[in-house]
Amino acid sequence: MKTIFGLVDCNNFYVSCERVFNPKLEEKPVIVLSNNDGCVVARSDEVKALGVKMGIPVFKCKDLIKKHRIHVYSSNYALYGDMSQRVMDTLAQFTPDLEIYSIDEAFLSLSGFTSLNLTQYGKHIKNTIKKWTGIPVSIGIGPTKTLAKVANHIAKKNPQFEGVFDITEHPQIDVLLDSIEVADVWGIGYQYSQFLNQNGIYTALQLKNAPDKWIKKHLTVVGLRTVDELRGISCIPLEQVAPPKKGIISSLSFGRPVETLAELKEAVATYVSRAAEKLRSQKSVASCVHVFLTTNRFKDEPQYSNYATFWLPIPTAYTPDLIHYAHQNLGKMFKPGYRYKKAGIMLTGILSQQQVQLNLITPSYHPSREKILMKTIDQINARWGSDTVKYAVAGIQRLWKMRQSKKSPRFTTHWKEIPVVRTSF
DNA sequence: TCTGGGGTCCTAGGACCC
DNA sequence: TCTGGGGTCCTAGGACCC
Repeated sequence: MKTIFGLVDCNNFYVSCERVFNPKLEEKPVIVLSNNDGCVVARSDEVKALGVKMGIPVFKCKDLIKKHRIHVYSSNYALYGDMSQRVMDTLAQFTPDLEIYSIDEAFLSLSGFTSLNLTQYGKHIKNTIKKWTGIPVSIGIGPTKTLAKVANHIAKKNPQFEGVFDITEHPQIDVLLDSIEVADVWGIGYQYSQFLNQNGIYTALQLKNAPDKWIKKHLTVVGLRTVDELRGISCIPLEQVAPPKKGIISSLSFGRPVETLAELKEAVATYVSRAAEKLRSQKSVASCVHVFLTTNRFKDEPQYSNYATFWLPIPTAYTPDLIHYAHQNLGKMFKPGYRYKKAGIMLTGILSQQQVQLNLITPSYHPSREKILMKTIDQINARWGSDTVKYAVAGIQRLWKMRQSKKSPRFTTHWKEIPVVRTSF
């Protein structure tokens, strides 16, 4: 059976989420900012047309924001996560063969639907998602994931396709590939595109026709896979079940410079709690804790950054132990006299709880009283909202917390913030 | 004043072993 | 004057993705 992939990609996802609950934003320029209100991470089409680039710091486009009255929002992950879930649930109605690739993208297998007109079917999917969730999507269809990505790109750039493009229906795929810049190919980032340009390769077609040996030498086997996928040879399969994470990172920039060890300890304890929660949700334990901290590299002031790694005596998912070791590491690295901008932790050496070898001398996390305690806390926090139960060492005031000055309400996940349609009759 | 956060995979090189 | 070679494991760094 011929494999056919569909790639469903939400248009300007974060902006679209804001628009669902605030229709006045339709056809207006809108941007959504990263954590700490730092960079532009989502732009409406109107903003893209103004030339605001993805990822630029917001202070660099202050004038444009003012001049064009761009609506600015802080990231509202509670809202985006919930809207993403709704989109994915809708998609799951159409096929069981679904890979949730990111918060706003999913690959699906259309191999079983080849008797249908796939473009028509894609439009049906697209319209249903719009109707059920309010989110506009584009759909690309192709014989490999990379070509489905290309098709999606074409669907987005050319309004005449109404958001759905099936590359296999095009008689001359090479003509299409010749119109795609090599930097727009999935898997070709900034460094590789610079390198390829220097070597006379500017389009997806030229990349497709590059010699295998040369590609493998300079872009590794990963690059070669991309090239084969452009040729129509499917090398990247659909991954329906997300593999457990091999590393869990939790880090955030501070809302203001932090100078005391006490505050850094609060932040680190907060990050560890979050990471450990994720760790437990995939039924894993970690063997290794890394802690890092750094000053603001953009500032002209004394710089210091460092990290430390600690192997745990036994792999665990018990937050108090993880916090203890993280704090020990932090204490070793901390140097007074610096203005710290960011700290974070990473859990690695991740094993499944079952898989951990039972050690006859030291007690293991699974099963244990600690595990039951963690489970109870996780359940309370899942039901009543995160941080309902938290660790005192994680701080109460949390003055270092990030800024989010322009956040929209959590319309769909918090009772107090649900939109009110009518207050009286 | 203000520059995100969380992941994956691959390769090269060093340590160590037989 | 001679100073092997191959395999494995680990880590750091660099590329990519959203």
